[in-house]
Amino acid sequence: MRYLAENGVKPSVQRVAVMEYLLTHKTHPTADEIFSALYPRIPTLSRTTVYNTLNRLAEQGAILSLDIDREKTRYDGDTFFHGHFLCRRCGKIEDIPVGNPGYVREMVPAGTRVTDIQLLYKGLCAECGKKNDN
Amino acid sequence: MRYLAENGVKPSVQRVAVMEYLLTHKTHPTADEIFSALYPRIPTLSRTTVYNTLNRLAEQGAILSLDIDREKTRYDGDTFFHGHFLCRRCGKIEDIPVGNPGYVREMVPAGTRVTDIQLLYKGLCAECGKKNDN
DNA sequence: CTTTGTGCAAATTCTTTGCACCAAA
DNA sequence: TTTGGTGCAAAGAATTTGCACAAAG
Repeated sequence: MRYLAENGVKPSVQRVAVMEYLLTHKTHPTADEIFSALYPRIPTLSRTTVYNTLNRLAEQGAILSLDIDREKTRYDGDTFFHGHFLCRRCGKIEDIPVGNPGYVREMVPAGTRVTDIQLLYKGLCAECGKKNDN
Repeated sequence: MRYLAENGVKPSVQRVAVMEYLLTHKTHPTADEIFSALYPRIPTLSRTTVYNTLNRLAEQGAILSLDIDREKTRYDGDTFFHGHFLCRRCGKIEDIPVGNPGYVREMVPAGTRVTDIQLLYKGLCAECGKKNDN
């Protein structure tokens, strides 16, 4: 798979499957969700390998590791800069387009090397906002 | 303490101490750091109470709960909107001023209620960037 | 009295680590 | 044969929860 080789990660059945999953599912899945989705097709797969792979891919910049959900890391195969909204009620994550990503880099102190920028929003999504069942 | 009452949190020795700590320490401390700092002065203090208090204060908007550090939640007594930079090497968090916070609210979908926005930067701080000891 | 806060101990849960086995070059 | 990947089981660690006791009004 070229996506992997391009990012200095040697392909393997497991790694390709994880990367492929992230490229085809825009749901910002957790490591466990990815594991559960792939396990039926790759019955020998282990959570450890999924974690290893995700860490590796994120280090190489092939995917994004999102900190928006305190409980578990979410992953995103789309590395183009954009924001994320987390609904506190249903847990859904939505992409938030960002007009001009440039503003965001201007304010860091000289000498600082930035490798990762995240723009996070939390609150209630439109659907959950209408519901009244506290 | 007025900061607490203003935010609908009944004052208590423990709560005042936590809030006070956050207002006087701009280090974005963890729950455990706050606990360890206050414990000598309040020997009956428990971690549970610190966690309870921090959750309460954050819910009420009296303090910020930061997701920048995956391992543990950091807290900030300064609720004025600003970004945060985390050095991956030394772990320090620096405040990043933000020119125009407005841009940030413009892109959320209609109907979405946003209660929390975080602008996170990660990388190497100026000092750590110079060091060569891998 | 009744409601709310505190604190101990135990539980929960995501993620990492140690180690043995397997695969590829 | 040497290097790196995989996977199981166990460890690690931040945070939450259940529950009993204390405090406040």
